[in-house]
Amino acid sequence: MEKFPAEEYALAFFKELGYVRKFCPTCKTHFWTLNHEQETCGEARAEGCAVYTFIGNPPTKRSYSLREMREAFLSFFERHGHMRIKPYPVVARWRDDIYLTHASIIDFQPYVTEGIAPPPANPLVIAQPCIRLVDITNTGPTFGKYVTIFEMGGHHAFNYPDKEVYWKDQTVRYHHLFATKELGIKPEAITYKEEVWSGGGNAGPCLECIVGGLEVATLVFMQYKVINDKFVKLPIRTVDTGYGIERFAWLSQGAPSAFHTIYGELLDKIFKMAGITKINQDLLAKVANVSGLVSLDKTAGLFEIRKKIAAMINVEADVLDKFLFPIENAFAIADHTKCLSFILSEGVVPSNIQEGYLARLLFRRIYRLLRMLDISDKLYDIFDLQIRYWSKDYPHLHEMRDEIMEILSVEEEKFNETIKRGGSLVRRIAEELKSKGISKIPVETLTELYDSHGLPPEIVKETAETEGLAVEIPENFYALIAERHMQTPKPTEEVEHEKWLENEVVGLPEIEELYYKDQYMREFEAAVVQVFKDKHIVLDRTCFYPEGGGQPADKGFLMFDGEKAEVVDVQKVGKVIVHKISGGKAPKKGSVVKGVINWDRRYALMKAHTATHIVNAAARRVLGQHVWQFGTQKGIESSRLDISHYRRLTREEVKKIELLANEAVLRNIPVEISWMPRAEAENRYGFRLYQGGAVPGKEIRVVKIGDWEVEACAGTHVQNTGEIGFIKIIHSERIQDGVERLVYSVGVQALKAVQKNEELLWRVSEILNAPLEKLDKTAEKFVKELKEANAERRRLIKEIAKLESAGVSAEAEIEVVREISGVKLVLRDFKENIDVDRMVQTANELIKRDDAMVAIFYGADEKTARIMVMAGKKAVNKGVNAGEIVKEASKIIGGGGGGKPNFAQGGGINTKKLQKAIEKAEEILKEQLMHK
RNA sequence: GGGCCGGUAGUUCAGCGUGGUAUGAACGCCCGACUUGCACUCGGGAGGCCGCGGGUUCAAAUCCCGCCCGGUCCA
Repeated sequence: MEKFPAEEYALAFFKELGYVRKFCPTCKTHFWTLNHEQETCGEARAEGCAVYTFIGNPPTKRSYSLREMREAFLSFFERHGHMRIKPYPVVARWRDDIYLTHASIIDFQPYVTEGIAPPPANPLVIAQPCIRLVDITNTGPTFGKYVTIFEMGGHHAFNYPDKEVYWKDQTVRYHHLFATKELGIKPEAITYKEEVWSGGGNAGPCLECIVGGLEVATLVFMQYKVINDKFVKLPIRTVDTGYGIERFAWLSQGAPSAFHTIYGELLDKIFKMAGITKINQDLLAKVANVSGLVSLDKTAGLFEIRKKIAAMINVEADVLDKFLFPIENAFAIADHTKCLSFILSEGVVPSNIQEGYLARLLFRRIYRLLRMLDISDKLYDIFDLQIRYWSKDYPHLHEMRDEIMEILSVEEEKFNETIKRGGSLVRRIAEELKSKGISKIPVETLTELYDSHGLPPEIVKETAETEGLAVEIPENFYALIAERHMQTPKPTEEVEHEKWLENEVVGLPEIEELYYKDQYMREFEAAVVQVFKDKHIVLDRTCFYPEGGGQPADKGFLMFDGEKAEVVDVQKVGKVIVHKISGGKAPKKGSVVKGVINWDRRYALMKAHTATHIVNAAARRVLGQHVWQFGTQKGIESSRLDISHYRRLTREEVKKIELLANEAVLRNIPVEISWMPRAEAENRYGFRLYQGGAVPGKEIRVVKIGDWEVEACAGTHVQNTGEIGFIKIIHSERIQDGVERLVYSVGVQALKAVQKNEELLWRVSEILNAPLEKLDKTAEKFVKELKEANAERRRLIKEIAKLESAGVSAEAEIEVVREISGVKLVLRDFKENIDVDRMVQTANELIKRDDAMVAIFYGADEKTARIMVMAGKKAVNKGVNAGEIVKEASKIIGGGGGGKPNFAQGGGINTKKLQKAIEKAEEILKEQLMHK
C-alpha cells in the first residue's frame, strides 16, 4: 500500500502544541511527539520499538473499570456534541458481505458511508462490541492486547460535500482532550503514528495513538474508495475512530494483563478452577512488560517467541513455558467464552457453514483449552459466569441463557463424538504404522486427521502416545493446513445470461412499481420505454412482480394493437424491470400496452409468501429465539423455508409449528405494509427484521403481521392471514448441519397435499386388503413374513446345492464325471441357469466331499456364456490351476476370465463356441496333470 | 460457496491400489455345554439390495460418471 504525502498528517493541532515529526528507525514509520529526545515511535510491537511502561505504573489520574471507561468515553463525546447511539448486534445481519461486526463503522456501512441513507445522528458516538477471530491465536500470548471480542469506542462524523461536520484536526483534538483532560494522561506521553488505513474497499490516512507503548486508539480518515488498486475520492469523508475501551481501561489500571481488567474476579475463578493458585506476580509483570512484542502469525511459532521473551527477562525458556502455558490458556478461555456467549445470544446456531462454522470453531477451541487444563467439566459453569457478568450491560445474554446452554450441550456431544470417532481412527492408523515398523506419525497424517476428520494434533498426540507412537506437532501446523487449501480455486462459471442488459438499461428512468401501490392490481396500462432484441420490454410502470426474495416472477400478457404477447419472465435489472416475452410480435417503443398478470398464479404466491412469514414465526415460537430464516423459495404447489436450528426436528415439533401457523391463519390477522427509514425500522422492530438477509436502500419495506411477525420484505402479500385458508407442512429435512428445511403447501394446494396422502393410504389399504386403521399392524406382519420367506429361500438354495453335489441332480443326464490321473473331474452344463452363486455353492459342496475333485461348471443364455472352475486342495497339489484353465477357455468364447488356482470364473459373448471352450478346458487340465 | 474423508452384518470396521466365492474380523444377539444362578470360558448358529442410480466388463463392494446421506476443514 502506498503512503500518503506528509501534508496529510501535518495538522494545525500538532504545530500549535509544539509536536515534532520524527522517523522511527525500527518500524520505519513517521510519528509525532512532544518529546524531542524520543528516538522510536514508542509502540511495543513485534519489531521491538519499545516495551510497555504502564504495567504497574498507569499514566492516568485514576483507575477505571471497563464499565467506567466506556461511560467516560461515551459521556465525554456526548458533552462535545455527539449523539450516543445504542450498540448494534455482533452478528452483522444487515450486511451480506461479512458475518460479524468487527468495527463500529460496520454499523454504518454501506448505506451511510455511501450516502444512500442518513446516519442516525451526525456526529455520533457509540461503544460497539466487536468480534475479530483473526486474532484468535494471539489472544492469550499477547496478554490481551489482542482479544477476539472487545468494545470499540467510535466517534463518527460524516462529511458531505455540502455539510462539513469535522475532519482531521478536530478529531485529533478530541482524542487529545479525552486522553489528557478526561483521563489525565500527560501530553508528552502520547505519540501519534502516521499510518495508511485500508479495509472493506475503502482507504485513507490514519493516526495511531500510542500511550505507554500500547496503541489505544486509531483515528481513520476515510476518504477513498479502492478501485483496481487505485484511490478514488469518495464524496463523503468519514471520521472513523476506534478507541480500544479495554485497552484504555487496562492502561488506567496498569494490570499485568488486559484480562485482569476485563474479567476481574471472573478470571480469578477460572484460575481457581484450573488449579492455578500461586502465580509468581513478579514474573508475570516482567512478561507483561514485553508481551507487546508478541505477535503470532502463520510463520512465527509460539516457542520461538518464548525463547525471545525468555532471553529478554533472563529466565530459562522451558521454565517460562511451563509458567505461562496454563495462564495463557486461562486467558484465552475467558476471552473465547465471552465471545461465544455473545454470538450464541444473537441466535447463531453452530454449523459447518457460514457464521455457524465460526461458532463451532470457537466452541472447539474452548473445549480443547479446557481439556488441556483438565477442566472440561467446568464448561457450563464458566458460561454461566460469563452470562451473569455481562448481562448487566447486555441484558439479552440473560434472556438467551437457557438456549445458549442447550446449544452448548449439543455441541459438546457432537465434539465428543468426533473425538471418539477420531480415537479409534488413530488407534487403527497407529497399529498399521507399527506393523510397518514406523514409530512416529507422519506430518501428512496429522494434517489429514485435522483437515478431514477435525482432530486437533494435540488430541491425536494423546491417543497415539498411549499406543506407543511418537507425535511431533510442527510449529507451523496451521500453516500446513492453509497450504492444503492453497490450490487455485476453479473459476466459478456464472451463468450471467442476461448480463448485457445491465449495460443497456443504464440511464433509463426508474420504473413505477404498481404492485407496491396495490398488491391486488391485476391489470394496468403503461408506455413502452424500451425494447431490446424484440423480446425484452421495459415499461414506465408495471404490476408484474419481478423475481426476488424467493418469490418467482409473475406471468401474464401484454396486449397492444390487437396483439397479445405472453410474458414468461420478469427480472429487475438495475432500477428498471424487464419483461421477457416469448416469440410473437413485440410492442413498439413509445406505444401504450395493457398488461394483465396471471392472477391465480400471483395470488397463490402471495398466500405462500405471507404463509412463509407465519411459519417462520411459528417455528421461532416452538423452537426458540435462535431460529432465523436461512433461505426460502415460494412456489405454487409447495414452498420451502430453511431455518437455523441445532437439532433434527421431531415430528412432534413439526406438528406444533403447523398447528401454531394455522392458528395464525384462523385468527384473521391483518397484514400491514409500510415503508420507513431503515434506522427507524431497526429501532422499532430490532434486527429480527432482516430474516431474508441484507435489504438495500434508504427506506425499507416492513411487512407486519399483527403481533405475529415483522420482517423487512419486498414481496407481495395478502391483506389478511385468513386469505391463506390452510397451511400444511408436507415434510422436513436437514439440508446442512444446523439448518432444517420445512416444505409446505397453502390454500387449496394444502388440501390437495392432504388428499394425496389419504389417497396413498387408501391404495395401500387396497393392496394389503386391510382396513385403514389396521394398516400398521398388517404391514408389520407382511414385512416379518417376507424376511422369514427370504431366509427360507436362502436355506433351500443351500439344500439344493448339497443334494446336487451328491449326484441327485435335476439335470443329471448332462453331468459327466471322469477320472484323470487321480483327479475326479465333474463337468456340468447348467444350461440357461447361469447364476454363478448357485454354481459356486454346488461346487463348494462337491469339494467339501472330496478335495481331489475338479468342477468345471458352465452354461449359457442367449447373451453370455459362463465358465466356472473350482479345484479341491488335493487337485491343486497335483498341478491343477483353475485360473489358467478359465483364462484360456474364455478366450475361445470371446471374453476373458481369471482367478486363483483353486477357483476361477470367466465368460464370453460367443455362446455357440461354449462346447469348444469346455473341450479346451479339459485339454488344459489334462496337460496340467501330466506336467506335474 | 469451495476442498478433503467416509457410507460393507445390530455396532465398530477390514476388504477396494492390481475387478474373479463377503470361508470377512471383533463386539453384540440366539441356542447348547460348564454353573444353584450370574459372569467367565468353550461349542454351534442366525444376521449383508457392500448408500442409490447409470456406465465400462464375460464378471463390479472394488474402476468411471451422477446423485443422496454423514463427517470435517477453509472462506
